[in-house]
Amino acid sequence: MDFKQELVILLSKATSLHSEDIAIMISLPPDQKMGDYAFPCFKLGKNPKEEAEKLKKKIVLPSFISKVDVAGPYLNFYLNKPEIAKNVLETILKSKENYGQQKEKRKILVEYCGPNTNKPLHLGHVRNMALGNAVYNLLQFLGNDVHPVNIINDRGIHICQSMLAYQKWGNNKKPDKKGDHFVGDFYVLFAKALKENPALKEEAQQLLQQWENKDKPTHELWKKMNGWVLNGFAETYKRFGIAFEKEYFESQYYEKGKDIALDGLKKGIFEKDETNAIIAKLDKFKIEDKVVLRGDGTSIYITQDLYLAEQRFQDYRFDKLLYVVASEQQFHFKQLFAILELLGKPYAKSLYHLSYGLVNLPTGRMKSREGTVVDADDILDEMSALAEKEVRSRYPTLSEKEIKRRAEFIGLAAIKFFMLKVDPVKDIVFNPEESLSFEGETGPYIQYTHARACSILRKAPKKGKSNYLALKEPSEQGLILLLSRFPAMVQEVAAQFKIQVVSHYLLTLAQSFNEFYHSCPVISDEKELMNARLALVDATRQVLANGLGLLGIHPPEEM
RNA sequence: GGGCCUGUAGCCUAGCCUGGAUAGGGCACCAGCCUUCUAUCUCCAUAGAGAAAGUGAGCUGGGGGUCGGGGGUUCAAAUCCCCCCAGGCCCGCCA
Repeated sequence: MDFKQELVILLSKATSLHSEDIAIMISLPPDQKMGDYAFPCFKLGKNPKEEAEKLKKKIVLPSFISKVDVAGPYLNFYLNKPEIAKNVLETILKSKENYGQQKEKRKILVEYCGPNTNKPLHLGHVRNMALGNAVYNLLQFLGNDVHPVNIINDRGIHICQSMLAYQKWGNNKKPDKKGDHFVGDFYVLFAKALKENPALKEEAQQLLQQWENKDKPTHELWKKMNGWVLNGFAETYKRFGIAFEKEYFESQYYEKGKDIALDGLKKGIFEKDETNAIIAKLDKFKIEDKVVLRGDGTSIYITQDLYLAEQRFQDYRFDKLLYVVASEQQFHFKQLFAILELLGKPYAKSLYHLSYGLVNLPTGRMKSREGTVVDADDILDEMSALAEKEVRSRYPTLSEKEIKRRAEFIGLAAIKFFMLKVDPVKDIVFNPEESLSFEGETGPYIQYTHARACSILRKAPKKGKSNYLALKEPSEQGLILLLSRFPAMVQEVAAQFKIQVVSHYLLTLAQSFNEFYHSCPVISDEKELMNARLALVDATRQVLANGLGLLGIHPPEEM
């Protein structure tokens, strides 16, 4: 039962306000002692205190509310805790992993990651993958038909640069390390050599020309090296716990957007300028015009994106397409969406750029030319190694395999949670000391809380009747209330992809549970109280697991 | 020059959409709890066992705040509007 919604219905009957407005007005009192929901009465009349008194008299209390208090201009509602305890806990234990799920039915495409095949994934991709995967999980949890897709930037001058370096200094050798790192080394090598020998730039340009002319040896080298890189990426995806249903390769359609540009020109939607380039006029959208096809007939970045949007629509007939791409490209997407709207594409309004801020280092922005880029794999290794040290010192007798297994899921939780606890729009600084911590507001803290709950349940499984009326402690009631709010929280997040709200909810829930853990002994001789508390532990465990699931974090039974 | 975004204690962050009661958290710092180890005690006798549940990645308390600055709207502003300041990203017929 959604208590807030019930309260809205109650208040809409007692006042002349619209139920949507009431829903927004209802808030949480600053202190638990002041009730569970508050209704400000300022809008009811000139004297809100009097209005509150009047309203109080008008309301007939339903069974889930035990008391209504006037506190100045506020009307505070106290939930009937024993009544809701049974309702909430039984609902959770019955719904299990479905608790909080909704019944949306949209078909949604989520595009994320978008790597280049000339070097390994870096810290920015880690944020992207964490966010993309979380959004994917969230939308699916809401009941949608969600398809995760990737875009592989597998052609272009940067790719040819690694290829050129390999041709020159690779001695035709095979990778002696993870393929993406192996190829990435040649990219770095190229950048270094370029400083000594500026002519290399031209050579790489020629190689790109050969590639575009479908020169056979060049294509073979390209295929071989891309294969190595993609194998490397696949390993990282697997480790990170993500998978794509479909991968779109730039090389396969980078020339195909031309028809869209020409067609737009024919229909008079686009214009030609004096250099013969095709231009989309965007003053209607109050943004700068955009070239969609060069004067020489070759396509540019946005040309292929036009094609790709169309292709995706043909492939999926989606109701919504999310592009999880860094904030640097905000302007690009603005133009892209505007152009598609000009073209009258029915799906133009269904496109959404889920933008996220950059991941910087304490020393500033990561720059591949200066070699300050932090590789995704390295950071995963580092997190895992730190966690391993911790696990080993706590449980030295565990098998080597088990230590590694735990270290891995703890390390992953730490890095993912670090990326997901802040608002995506904000740039973040990856400060190793703080980011690698396992204490405080971290993924491992939440995992630990989950493991603790599991541990109690192992020790004393619930048997027989529960007396929910016995759950009288403030820490118990606070916990129950929090659990009851999970579905509403999920719904709120979904509207604007505010993933950080899930993270903060989980922190609050974990904190609330740990408080309960310290103040209430669960295992006792009072069987019916014990069973009620065990139900509370189990319900908390379930909600923690459901929430962690949204973030793509493993909820461990032991750690 | 223009567009978009951000600015909340020493540091990091929630809240801003949808204005409401003392601005939530975390890190660090201080004071505790508790855990581990040591010590100690009890049982037992030459070697052990125990000292109260459920994993201390935990819990409790404390100090620390011009919500970037100024103006406006309002009974009420961190939240809405305007101006300014600082920082970031973007403004290629690059991707």
